[in-house]
Amino acid sequence: MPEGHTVHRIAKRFERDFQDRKVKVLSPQGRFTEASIVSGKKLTSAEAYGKQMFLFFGKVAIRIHLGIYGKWGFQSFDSVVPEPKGQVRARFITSNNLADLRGPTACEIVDKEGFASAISKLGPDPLRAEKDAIDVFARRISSSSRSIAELLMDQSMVAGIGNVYRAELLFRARVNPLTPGKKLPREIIESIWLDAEKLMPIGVRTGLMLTRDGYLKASVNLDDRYYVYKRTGEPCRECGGPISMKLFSGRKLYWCRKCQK
DNA sequence: TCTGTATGTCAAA
DNA sequence: TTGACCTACAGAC
Repeated sequence: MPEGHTVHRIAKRFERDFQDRKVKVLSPQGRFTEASIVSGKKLTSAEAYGKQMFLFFGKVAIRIHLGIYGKWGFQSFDSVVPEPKGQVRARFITSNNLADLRGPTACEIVDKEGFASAISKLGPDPLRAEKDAIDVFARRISSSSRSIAELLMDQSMVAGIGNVYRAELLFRARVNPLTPGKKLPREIIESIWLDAEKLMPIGVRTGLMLTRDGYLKASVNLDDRYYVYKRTGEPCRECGGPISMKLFSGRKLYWCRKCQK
C-alpha cells in the first residue's frame, strides 16, 4: 500500500530490526546487481521522504521507490534462512530477520549527491514535521493555476500523498477537486495540510489509511473506511448522492459533486 | 488459464 | 496523452 505512510512505516521497521547491524544484501531475482556494493556492511540509518526510502550504509544509500506494485515482506527466523518466493528484487538479511522487496520502481545505490538530488525534487512531507512546511505548501499551491487534484499528486508540491489520501483529503475539506490552486482561500489550503498531518500518522501507526471521522473506533468496518475512494455510484456518506469518478491525468479521481462544490 | 486491477512515475509521441 | 515498467492476486471462464 505505497503512499507515504507505508514508506515511513517500513523505515521504522528497518530502524528497529536492521539498523546498527551488519546486513547481507542479495538479489535472488538478479536484477539488483549493485547489491554487492553494500552487502555485509552495517545499516546506519533508514530514512523516508515522501514515497521514497533511503537505506544508508555509511556514505552510500539504497534508494527505494515502491511505485505502484512494490511490496515488502518481513520474516523472522531462527537458524535456517527461508527460501525466497516469487520475484524478489532485493533481500536484506540479519542473523534472525529478513526483508524481501518485490516489484519496486526504483532500487539503486546513490551517493551523497544522488540522495540530495532525489530529495531536492520533493515538496514538504506531512510526516516529517518540517518547520515552515505549511507555508511552503500554501505558497506553492496558491501560485499554481493547475487543479488542486493534480497538485496534491505532484510530489514536488507535497511528498507522500497519493490517490487515496488525495480523494479523502479533498472530500474532508469539501473542496471541488478541479479548483485551481490559486483560487483556493489560504485557510482552506492550510486546513488540507493540517488534515494530512493528522491523518497520515494514523496510517503510519495502523498500517491502514483510515480517513473517516471516528476511524479509530473498533466499530468501524474496514470496508467502510473511506468517504469517496473507490466508491463510484455508492451513496455519499454525507449527502446520500452518488459518488462520481473520472479518469483525470491518468488516475482515477473520486469525489461527491454535491458536497464538493 | 486468462483478464483486470492496484495506494506511481517516467519517457515518448 | 499514452504506453511501459513490473508483481501479485482476485475473479471470471
